[in-house]
Amino acid sequence: MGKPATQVQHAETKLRQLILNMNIRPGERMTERHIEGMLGVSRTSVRTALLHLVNEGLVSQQGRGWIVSPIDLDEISQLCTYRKILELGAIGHCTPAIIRSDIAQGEQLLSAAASMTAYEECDQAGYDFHLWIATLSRNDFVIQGVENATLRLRRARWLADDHNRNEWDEHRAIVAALKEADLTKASRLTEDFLQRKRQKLLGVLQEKKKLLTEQGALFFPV
Amino acid sequence: MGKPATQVQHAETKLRQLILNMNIRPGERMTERHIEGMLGVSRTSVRTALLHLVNEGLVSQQGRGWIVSPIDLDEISQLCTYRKILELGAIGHCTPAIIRSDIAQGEQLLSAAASMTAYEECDQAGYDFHLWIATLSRNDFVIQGVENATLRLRRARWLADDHNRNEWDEHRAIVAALKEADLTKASRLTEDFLQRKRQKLLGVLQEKKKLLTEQGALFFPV
DNA sequence: AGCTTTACCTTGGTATACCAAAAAGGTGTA
DNA sequence: TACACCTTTTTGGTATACCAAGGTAAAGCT
Repeated sequence: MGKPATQVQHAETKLRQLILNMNIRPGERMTERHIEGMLGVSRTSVRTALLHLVNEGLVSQQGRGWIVSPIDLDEISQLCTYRKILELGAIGHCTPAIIRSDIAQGEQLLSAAASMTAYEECDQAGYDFHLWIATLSRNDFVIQGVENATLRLRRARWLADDHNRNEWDEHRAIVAALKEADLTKASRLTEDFLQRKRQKLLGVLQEKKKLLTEQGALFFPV
Repeated sequence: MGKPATQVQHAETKLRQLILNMNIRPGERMTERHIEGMLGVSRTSVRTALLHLVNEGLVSQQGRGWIVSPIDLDEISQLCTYRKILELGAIGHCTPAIIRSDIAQGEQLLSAAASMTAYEECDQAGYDFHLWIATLSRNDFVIQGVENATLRLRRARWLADDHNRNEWDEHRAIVAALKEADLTKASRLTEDFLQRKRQKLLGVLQEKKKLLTEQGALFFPV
């Protein structure tokens, strides 16, 4: 595995893990010195790692002090829209040649997902699929945007216990439409899918909101 | 004016200025210690400022060492596409209520632009207009994306000497279409406009490429 | 001279030291 | 008890010190 070339990267990946696995809860306060002691990395490195995580949206600065970014329903809603715009844009901008060269990889993702069972695996596979769609655009900024949005949504998906094994039928339909070079159909299917997924995600979280809030102060709109 | 609350911000804005004004040329190498001496800010702060500018795309790291991001025609092309996707998405997602509340500001931007003359002013006004469109989405990520794309394109626009005073006629048409709540028309106009602008930008740069490269090593694909 | 080798110096990466501001805690008074 | 005032501690922000890797130039060998 890609071990850390630098101390900053080490601290960064370690912290990202801790945050995504909810070992440090959303909204929780962190101090540079505590992390320094915990990871055995100098405060300088911890600091720049934290700054990186701020760009990724996993960490926020409230006044003086670092907090794990809280789960914000409004932000989630915006992220879903953002991702939808990017993925639809990617589909809309891809050429027959691109589809021809990428379709095999897409089908491979589909078949690989069939045998998935653990949550981690499923989530990763979903991530890969959305990234695959983004890649159709051949646009680094679109890809990075989808990547970042998916990352930011990850904790929320986990909270909502968003397994969705049946979503792969829809994925299959999207790939099929792309294979037939029917971009309109692929766009519509993707839009419907993302719309449904968004509403389900927000719905479940809204429902669990009180419970989750009591349970660990998971929500606050800053 | 908002003077720097912190040394990092000071170094960051100063460096951004120097890069955007081409006082430090694209591709030029920078050392942390040189900047430290130049700005009178400690290397620690300079360093984190540089990291910020890396996320903005104005600075890159090549191996060991910092360089001002070179002007890359392929990157420019991708940025134009990215911006197009976002702005069209913004228009596609805005509601009549949003248009009603924002249209006045849009018209104000148009009338203010009429009396512009200096390049700086025109560029800023164009920036504001695109940002206004992005704001129609009420989506922070879309807005930030357009913001970042516009920033990254700024030096290229300057190199291409992209005054385009007549582009404001097209802007006016877009606002008019929005006012009539004709989103389809507004989308089409915006797409045409951005497409034309992209081709002109790339065309001019392609034409000047040899000249610019000799003149100051402005291009290299890393 | 041409090539290799070695000493030195520059550079980014990291750790530590220092500071001021803000927060926390305690103390005295009304 | 409640509140204001002061002391102490904690915290992020910044500067400096240190290090190892990479590059450069000078010296030495053939």
